[in-house]
Amino acid sequence: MVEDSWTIPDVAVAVDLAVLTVRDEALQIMLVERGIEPYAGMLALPGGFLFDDAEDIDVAAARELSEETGLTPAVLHLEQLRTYGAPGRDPRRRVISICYLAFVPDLPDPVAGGDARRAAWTPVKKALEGSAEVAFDHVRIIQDAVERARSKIEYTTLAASFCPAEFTMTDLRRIYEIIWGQQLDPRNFHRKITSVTDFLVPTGERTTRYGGRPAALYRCGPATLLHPALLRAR
Amino acid sequence: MVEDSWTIPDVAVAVDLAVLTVRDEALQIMLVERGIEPYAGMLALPGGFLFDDAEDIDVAAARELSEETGLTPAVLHLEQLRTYGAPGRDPRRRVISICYLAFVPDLPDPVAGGDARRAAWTPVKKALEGSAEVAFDHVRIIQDAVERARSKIEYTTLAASFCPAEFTMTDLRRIYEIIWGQQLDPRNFHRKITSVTDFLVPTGERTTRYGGRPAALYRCGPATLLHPALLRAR
DNA sequence: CCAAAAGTGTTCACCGTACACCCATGT
DNA sequence: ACATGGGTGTACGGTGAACACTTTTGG
Repeated sequence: MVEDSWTIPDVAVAVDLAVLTVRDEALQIMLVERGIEPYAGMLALPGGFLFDDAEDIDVAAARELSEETGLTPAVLHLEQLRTYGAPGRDPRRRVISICYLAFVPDLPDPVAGGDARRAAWTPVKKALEGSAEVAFDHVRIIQDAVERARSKIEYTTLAASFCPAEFTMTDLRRIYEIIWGQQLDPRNFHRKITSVTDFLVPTGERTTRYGGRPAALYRCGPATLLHPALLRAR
Repeated sequence: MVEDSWTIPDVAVAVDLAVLTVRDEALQIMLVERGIEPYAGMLALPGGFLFDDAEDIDVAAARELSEETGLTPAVLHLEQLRTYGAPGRDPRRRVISICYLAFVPDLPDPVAGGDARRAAWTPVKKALEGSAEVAFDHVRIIQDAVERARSKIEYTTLAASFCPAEFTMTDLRRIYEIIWGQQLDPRNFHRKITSVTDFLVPTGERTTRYGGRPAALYRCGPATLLHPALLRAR
């Protein structure tokens, strides 16, 4: 860190969120419709400029997430993704955007923001293939978020943060299949997951919602890392 | 991104570097001695406030790296590490620091900075164990940098960026051993590395600098990812 | 009874580890 | 000759992929 503070230009710092969920058999991302120029009417990541001069950026991200989802941030997974600072990414002025990645379960309600803005789920496929109009450099950010999610669930238990409190082995497998875009063998998947100590804790309950033999229900255990890792085919 | 630009507080944006090298059988990090308060006389990561209003943050980091090392940034590995923005991390004012991680070979000369500041190599062990006085929250940043380096060389060819242009298999193995802090079997290491296509290209030359049978010299090939990964023991 | 989903057991190929062994140099 | 480091061959144990097979429900 250098001492020439006299050269500091006028830079705005924003905290943006890439909130992912699995919904309707697809990986979806939370986007808000912009009300004003630039990019009015287009979709953008939820977020805002750094609010309080004494607020930690991690805390600011958690607050935003809570506002947008209506959920308490404690239970949700939130991690810093990357910072984007290309000049011209916002046509109004220089904006440095610190982006966070969050995984949330399929929420019962599509969520109305804490303030009046509308937040809605958009399939990642639509956002990336251009059939949804995405503002700023947010397509690039969504790409990075998805890639991070894909690799993160390989070696952590975070796939379970896309599931409700109780879920079946098949629920969890579907999460993997949807995020990775590939089929997994249900039998080998079952064995691999149960071999990870403290990942899934059986509740004793069973459900028969998919027809066929009833499946055991699980809750998340204390494990956070997958040993051994569950690798996707490349 | 939200529209209420009227709440933007006065925030300074810094770009800092965690430059790692392997030198004297140890992982070392480039630190500069601070000339002024706060933390005058203590060591800190090289870096500076965002210089040019039209300069990309990635470019700013590359420029800093070039200034500090005297090397052209093109050949060096440089990636964004994380952004640190806790309030109070700089006692003077709110500073958001975007940190970059660089891997450089053991430079012939300990490097005098582009401007007059002195940059020097400090063993990471000293910086982390407190026998070197490190300013701000930079100990935490160094921890993150080292952990990133340790895991990065597991699945990429980046360990070679710590080596000079031509190197032996043993040179490369020493890099791994020093960064991971564990011994590796030279014979299995040799076979694993040579089995990765396009990683190492033999120059045809041999060296006998360590005594014993002369070792083949290699250059880096075009490969960037290790398939299969080279995992450290845990 | 049959379909469908859950869950178990078994086979087989491959990969990492450990280590015996041979090669090529300096002294 | 022998010490030193470079490099190859091989045996063995563990893991992942594939898949046959059994279990438990609904229709």
